[in-house]
Amino acid sequence: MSSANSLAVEDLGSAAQRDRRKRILDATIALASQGGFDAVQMRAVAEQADVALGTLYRYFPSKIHLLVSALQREFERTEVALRDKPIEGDTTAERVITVLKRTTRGMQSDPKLTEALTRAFMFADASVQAEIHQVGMLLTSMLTRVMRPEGHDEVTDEDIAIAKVIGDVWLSALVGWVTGRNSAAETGQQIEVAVKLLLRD
Amino acid sequence: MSSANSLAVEDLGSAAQRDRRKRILDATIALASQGGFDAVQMRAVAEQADVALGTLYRYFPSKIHLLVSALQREFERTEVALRDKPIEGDTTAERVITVLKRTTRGMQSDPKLTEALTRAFMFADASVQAEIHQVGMLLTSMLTRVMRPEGHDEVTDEDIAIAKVIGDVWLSALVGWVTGRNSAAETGQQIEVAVKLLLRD
DNA sequence: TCTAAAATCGGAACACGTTCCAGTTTGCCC
DNA sequence: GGGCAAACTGGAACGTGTTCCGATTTTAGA
Repeated sequence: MSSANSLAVEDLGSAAQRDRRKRILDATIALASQGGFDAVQMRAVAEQADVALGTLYRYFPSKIHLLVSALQREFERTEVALRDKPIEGDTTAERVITVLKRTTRGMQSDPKLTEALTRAFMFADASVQAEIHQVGMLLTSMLTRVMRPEGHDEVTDEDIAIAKVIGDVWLSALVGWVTGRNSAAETGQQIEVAVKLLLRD
Repeated sequence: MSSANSLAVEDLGSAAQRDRRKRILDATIALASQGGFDAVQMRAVAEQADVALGTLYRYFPSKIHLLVSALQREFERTEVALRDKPIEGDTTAERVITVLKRTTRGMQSDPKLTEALTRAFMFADASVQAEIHQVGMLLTSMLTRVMRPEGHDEVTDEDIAIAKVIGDVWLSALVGWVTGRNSAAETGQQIEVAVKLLLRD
């Protein structure tokens, strides 16, 4: 444990290590953004991040871990950016749809990157459980916050259940779009229909 | 076109070709059932099906195509088996939950096979669109039939929308289970909650 | 039955994820 | 500053999906 704070959930190590980790994730995002999942080749990432292949594997034990970690970082950024934006819309359904569509549009503006990250997410097995869980929680909390803005009613179990279902649909829609089975418009439709069904009150 | 019926959607070719195709899919299922996605190795499939590697690729242009085609065959079997079983349950929600849980249980009884097929399904890109679409239609029609048993009301657009959302949740749940993030019980729960939310009338 | 085209075979070859290793550098403690 | 353990480097090596090719077999048509 190199940090003085032994309770920290994430121990990022020395400054040099943090820097390497950042360079690796930056290279990952850059390559993914440019060429998608297939372009994120471990040798290429290592070269672009200026580390040896073995070092890359020391930081991230597989390509999937690497991409899911990148996803996590991006998602945290998105969530923070969204956190202090006012949420327009009167009804719950309207607000949720607005936020989801905005987020989806953001992802669709960088299709290759989205493809790479989504694919990795879908392919991740139990060994990536921690990172995946993190992302799932982030999404659910993002949705419940939109559903029950500050000051309003308590977040109920049903709210959480609904948020999870919406998350599932969003994921399916995203996969459909990423794999070229649905258009962007269809993806938006799919989410909108689900939200309206789930939040009709 | 080797068939006299030029309108046939599927042209399966000569008897020898049908036989090879069947042997390949049988080998795929056997290997998947025994060792999951990773065990379905193209050389192993070719050997077990007693065809050359090049021939395997002539029939199925990639491992993903191969597995999705296997999924399609299995799913058709399941759907036919389900078709003439009486659907117990009074309310729509009950019937849907019963059927989905039964199907899910069936898949969970062969975890490795389910893992292999689900992974392939999630990873499939646009080049497998046809097969994927086929499977999606099968699932949706299965669900709407359960929702609106023969003789009852017409199947509405809303029914179809609901069926699609349920399908999305089912897929997400399945992926969660397959990748070891959810237990079998949680998977059942997840589906039940979604169905109850969507079919509360 | 004969022949040309298509299909199949056996196997080499290539790409990329992953592992491994010997040598070098870095960071830390005395 | 010296010594030691951990981290890093460069690169070889291996497994599996995929491609390719020359030789052989099967199929279909005249």
